[in-house]
Amino acid sequence: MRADAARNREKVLEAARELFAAQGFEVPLDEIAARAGVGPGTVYRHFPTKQALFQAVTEARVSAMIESASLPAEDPKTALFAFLGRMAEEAAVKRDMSDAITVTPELRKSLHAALGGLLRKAQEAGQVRTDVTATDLVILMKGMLQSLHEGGNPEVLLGIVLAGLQSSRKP
Amino acid sequence: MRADAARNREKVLEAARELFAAQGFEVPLDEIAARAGVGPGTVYRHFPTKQALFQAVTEARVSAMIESASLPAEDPKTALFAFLGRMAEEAAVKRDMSDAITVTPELRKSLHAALGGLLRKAQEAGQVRTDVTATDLVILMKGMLQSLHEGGNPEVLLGIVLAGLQSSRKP
DNA sequence: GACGATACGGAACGCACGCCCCGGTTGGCA
DNA sequence: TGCCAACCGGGGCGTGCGTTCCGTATCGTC
Repeated sequence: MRADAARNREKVLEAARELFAAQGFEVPLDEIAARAGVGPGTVYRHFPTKQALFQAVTEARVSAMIESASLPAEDPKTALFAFLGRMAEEAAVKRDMSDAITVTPELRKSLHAALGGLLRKAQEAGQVRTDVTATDLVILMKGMLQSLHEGGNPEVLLGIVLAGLQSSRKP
Repeated sequence: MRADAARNREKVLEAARELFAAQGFEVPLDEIAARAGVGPGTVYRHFPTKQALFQAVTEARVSAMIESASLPAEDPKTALFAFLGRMAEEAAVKRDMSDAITVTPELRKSLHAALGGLLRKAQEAGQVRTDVTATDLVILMKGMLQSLHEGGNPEVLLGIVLAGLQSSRKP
């Protein structure tokens, strides 16, 4: 690969990181190109589609977070809650976190699997209500993460969800 | 107003009701026109903008729901929870419910006020955690209502939120 | 230093959508 | 029944966006 090509690829990735984080997947690709100081054509020389660029930006970060699901914890509930906390923390600052769940199907599956594992153990330990499925949790978290971008207090919103998860029965 | 005009207006409203409920605000206006069996121009003869049509369709329904906030209940918590339950019930079937919060600012304000009143009373009665604001609740509910359209189990999701609201402290 | 391959930039295309305009049509009153 | 105003339909305009194309510039090699 030519030197300038590598440099431009990096500039595009850098611009995409900033803008996807700030505005989510919705940001126009031309804006990313402008910020990187290149033309839209150059972006497409390095990434076949806007989705591919988005994936290149988010994949590593999200995968790392998913792997953190297997970190040791004192009990299943703590493990699950810590993971959800990390998700909220990330999403509160970077807007692309919640979009990643929607845009990349495989990524959603990985998250589903990771959350499912944590959830099941917490439920078997009797620490989390048993009527929740992994699908429910992924969907609920996605909704909550989006709420964080509209001015909701992260601690309060997450606090409500976590507290709700460990209730055994409805009011 | 001419007879055929009134008839068309009603056909447009009917089509809009169905399509907004099924697909939300995002549905193209031309699709509504097609379903009503008229041209797009006819829609604009009766409603100055797409938003106005949306408002005409949702306003009454949402206002009625907001007024139901002052229904009598045995205690503040029950009143609040019943209201949230009605919101979830409606949103689970009609996709325009959650969009209405976003699209029409005045409507969001009304909802904010109604929820704020119910919330404050429940908090003063010590039945709901006090760190939640009305803004938090509107935002959280919007996120949750959207989650309902993605396959989340309505009872479970609402159950988590309600349970979370009445917890006094975090885990 | 010249040449070929590689990469660049931005103009242009296709598409979707909200919204407007106008020639033709229809309804209701005299 | 005839006439005019009201109304209709759909083609068209402007815009924004993802994507592609191509003439030009640049890199790296011989």
